[in-house]
Amino acid sequence: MEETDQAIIAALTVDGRLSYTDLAEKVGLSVSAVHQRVRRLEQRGVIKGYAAQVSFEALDLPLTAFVAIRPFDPSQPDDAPERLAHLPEIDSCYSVAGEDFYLLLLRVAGPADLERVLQEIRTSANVTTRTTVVLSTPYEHRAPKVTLDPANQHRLRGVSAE
Amino acid sequence: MEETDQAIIAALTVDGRLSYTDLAEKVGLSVSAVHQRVRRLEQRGVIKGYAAQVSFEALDLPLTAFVAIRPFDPSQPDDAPERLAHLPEIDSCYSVAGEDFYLLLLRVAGPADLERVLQEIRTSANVTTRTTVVLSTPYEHRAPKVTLDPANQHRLRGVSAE
DNA sequence: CTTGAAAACACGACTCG
DNA sequence: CGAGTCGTGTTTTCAAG
Repeated sequence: MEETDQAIIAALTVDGRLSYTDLAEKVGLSVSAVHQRVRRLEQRGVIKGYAAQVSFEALDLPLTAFVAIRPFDPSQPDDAPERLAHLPEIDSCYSVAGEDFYLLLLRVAGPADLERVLQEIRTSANVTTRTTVVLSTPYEHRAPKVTLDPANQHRLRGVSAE
Repeated sequence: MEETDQAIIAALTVDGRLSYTDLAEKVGLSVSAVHQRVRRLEQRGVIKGYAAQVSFEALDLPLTAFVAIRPFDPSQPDDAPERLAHLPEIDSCYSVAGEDFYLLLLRVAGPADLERVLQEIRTSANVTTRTTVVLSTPYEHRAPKVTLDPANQHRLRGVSAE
């Protein structure tokens, strides 16, 4: 039961375009049964969606950088994420514990583009920045260890998504 | 031309399971024309693949953390990424400029799990760790600004993927 | 969860600018 | 050479058991 859902999720994280036919064969179930389970996983929010994985190099965004930010004036309201959301170069924004307030992940075209985006970040959110340039990426976005334990089912009770 | 490919990529990064019929309608082209373009984008490596986006909370991995590592003994060969690859809790590994050697992105079940993984990282790669816990994630993995400029086409010449 | 059947889709061959 | 049409095999999707 649980094990089948795990197998489905594991397969779809590797290849999100698998047909239900192939998926059924992979997990040893009928096509409709698999279809039902996938729909339930989607509705419960376990599967949030499907996305094409694009090469950032091909998109002319070969430079990745982490930018730690903290407010220039900590007494003012902290709405940095909203203020920065309009910058398409920001891939992710994490609120973090530690010395910094947020950690941003940037994808830019090169050093000049990085400089421009950093200036926009500083002026848009009134923050100071500390940048860490990524030299290479040994691996990224690996498939997680899939474990749908019963305890987790409780947490999802009544939570609807989609 | 270029613009159509950009529209295709933008659409597929948002919904990777779009049918060619829907995709054709979205970009204003015939079905087979879109089909051809998608296949070319896949073969050129612009589209690297498709993946289901899974909720880490639903997978019982609600805690995200960044771990900066540097070797305990910098004179020894640096093969940390390979030594750490067996840990499924490591989502990504970035080689970075700056004080640290690598930046890891972890997805774990909770503080106890984090402690265990940190110990495994230290012993597996003989490194010291500096951990930044993520408190919340305002946004993550946003769709990049898509621009397939001609200059980029040259870089892809002769590069085959898939 | 399975079966089965209808609609939609994928994907090649073919034709037209 | 890229775009559109056609036709067949596959896949999706729903209803019933």
